[in-house]
Amino acid sequence: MASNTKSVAVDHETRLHEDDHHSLKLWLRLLTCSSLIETELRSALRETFNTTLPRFDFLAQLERVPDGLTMGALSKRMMVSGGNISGIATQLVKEGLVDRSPVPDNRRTFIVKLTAKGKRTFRKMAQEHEGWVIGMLGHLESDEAGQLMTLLARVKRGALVED
Amino acid sequence: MASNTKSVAVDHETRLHEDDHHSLKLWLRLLTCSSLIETELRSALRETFNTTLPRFDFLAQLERVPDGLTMGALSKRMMVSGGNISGIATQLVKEGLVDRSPVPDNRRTFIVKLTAKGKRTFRKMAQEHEGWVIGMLGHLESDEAGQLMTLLARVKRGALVED
DNA sequence: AACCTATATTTTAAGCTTAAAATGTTTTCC
DNA sequence: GGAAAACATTTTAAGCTTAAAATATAGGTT
Repeated sequence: MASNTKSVAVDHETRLHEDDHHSLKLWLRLLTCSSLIETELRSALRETFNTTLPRFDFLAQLERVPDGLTMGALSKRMMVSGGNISGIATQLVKEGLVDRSPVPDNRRTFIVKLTAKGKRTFRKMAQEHEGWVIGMLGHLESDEAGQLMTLLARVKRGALVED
Repeated sequence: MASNTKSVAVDHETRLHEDDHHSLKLWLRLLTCSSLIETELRSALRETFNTTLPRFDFLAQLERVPDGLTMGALSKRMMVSGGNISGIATQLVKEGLVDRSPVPDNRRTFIVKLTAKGKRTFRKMAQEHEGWVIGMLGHLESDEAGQLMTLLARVKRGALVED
């Protein structure tokens, strides 16, 4: 008799013991949700636009800031290392989606902004992207979504102060 | 006048427009929470035990299954690719924390399980790990944590069916 | 000016992750 | 029994990610 023949949910939470702390359960469920959505978005972006999540995120951060952002600001917003931003920027510049130029008053800093092509490209991707997200989260009732936003805001604050 | 001099929360959500859909906001907040916790755990594991999150997760999945798991089952539970599991297993076997052995009745499959050393090592790490998680999520009231678990269960179901 | 410290970014090395191809095994079906 | 399909795992190549080192610039102190 083979195991795992039924379509049971199989994920991070399977590692829990009966008496594990609630915080641990919460974290693993959070991780499962996040992983599910992230994996789906990643594969949809690749199949539909032949791009990656970090590249999409990079463009998304830039899209609403017409004057552009410094590498450092982007690094903070995207919550990834500076070296990472450097590499992605180099790619996107090569693809003509992003412009990286020095600023006159500080020769250390660079400002990246979307090119016209970058704006066009991103807008197409963003529309599909939002559809995918709604497909996964849109089933929540409005009040459920509101509660979840509030609770996650508390999680966010709590996780931030512990650093 | 420099920007970002105040300690404002800077994260994924900064990319939102005023009129973006609630689902998008929800997804970005979920991602922010998950990233914050993951980054903290990753760095704590590295500093304290010189190990990584995937290696810890691998051991955690095995710890509660004394008979071990096949590579494929582990891949599903950890929600990562089979090739990934292969690589991590190879490392952990080399470090003596995990045993990977063939099963008699099916020469394709391998079963991995913790060695005695693996069990000892994991238990030490798990205790610290739980402390870190509680440090980030333990500030939630019991009823808040319960609501969050329920809502995330709905998210999980909704994200699963859309595949 | 010389020195020290802080800042901004890039480079490097190592490890993680994935999709796809490769390998070997088992099952299905004719 | 034999061909074809499905399965379990490993390998490979490419890209992502990080921490730490390197590079270069700026600001502050004496």
